[in-house]
Amino acid sequence: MTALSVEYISSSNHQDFLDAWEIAVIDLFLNAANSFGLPKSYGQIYGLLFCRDQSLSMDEVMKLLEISKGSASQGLRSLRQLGAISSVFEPGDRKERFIAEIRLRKLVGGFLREQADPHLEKGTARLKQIESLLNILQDEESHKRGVRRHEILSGWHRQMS
Amino acid sequence: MTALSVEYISSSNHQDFLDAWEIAVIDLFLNAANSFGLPKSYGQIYGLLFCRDQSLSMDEVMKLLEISKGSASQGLRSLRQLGAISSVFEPGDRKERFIAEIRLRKLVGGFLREQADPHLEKGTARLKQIESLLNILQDEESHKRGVRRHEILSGWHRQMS
DNA sequence: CAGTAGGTTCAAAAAAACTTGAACAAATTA
DNA sequence: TAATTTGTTCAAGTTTTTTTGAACCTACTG
Repeated sequence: MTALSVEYISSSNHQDFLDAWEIAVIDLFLNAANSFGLPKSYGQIYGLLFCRDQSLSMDEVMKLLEISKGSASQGLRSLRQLGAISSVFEPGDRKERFIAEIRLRKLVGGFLREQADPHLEKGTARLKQIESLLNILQDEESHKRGVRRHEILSGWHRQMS
Repeated sequence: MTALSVEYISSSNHQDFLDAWEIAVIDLFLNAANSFGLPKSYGQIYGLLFCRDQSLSMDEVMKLLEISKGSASQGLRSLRQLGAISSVFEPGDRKERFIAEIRLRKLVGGFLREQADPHLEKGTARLKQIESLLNILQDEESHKRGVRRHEILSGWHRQMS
């Protein structure tokens, strides 16, 4: 099988090195990921797929970015879960291959769904907790103050949903 | 001076301990800060000020939250820079005192101004860099691909501004 | 069925981020 | 001017997050 696959790989139009501009793009996404609170490797992986027309396998991602199997596996899985990349199976190939989602709306949407939504839900729970703590409270002044704050937070919570 | 100041502090209506509901609110902001990519101590400080009607000094913040001088100093400075808190000087008092900005619009606006804006500017620079790398490039195919990607990124950049 | 390719997991190592506290200013005050 | 108050800075310590790589699955393939 080796001979065939080598021929297949070498005959495919995947570039097995990074152009200078690709390195710059990857670095751009690395920094972006960072400031969105995502691991840098996620940014690199997305950036690489963003650059390519062809889908890439986990193996190719590992080699091109010089990252470990673990990082590649976890990064690809999480990015797919965020909707930032999707996977395809070329017929007759057991490998899973990946491509970047390029539509900004989908990217942002997926990110918000995964990150903001859970926070809003936890927020609801927190507000209830604060409410119950207020009911226990004896001190009149503090209680009034707490109720005002609770109202403000509830207002914010509404506006964000 | 000591006697006077002790009397002043004890006669002021600052609570020198945290109510249970305040602890819950502070924790809420701690988590929020965390998921906005800000240090947890910033969240705690903002949360504390958010709870209080009275302005607080750095000293009071340190003691109530049991954080170090360094954290308090840096946290208060950064939060003010973000527009999340503002400082007041009570007449006849050398200490700087702080209060929380409660208007959601101002909070979000300040955050975006400080966080997103710099990224957009860096983005402009990055795009130029990528462009220049593309001009150097010889390979025709890769060049075309790079130009397409540059266009996509430019489009995104425009949409975000 | 043994061997191999493709992928996942997770404990330990490495890197990054945050906090602390002591040293240092600046500005009052005695 | 010496002592004190208020606040900043930053190197070192601590904690948290991320990455690595070896062990481990699972599904093919010969």
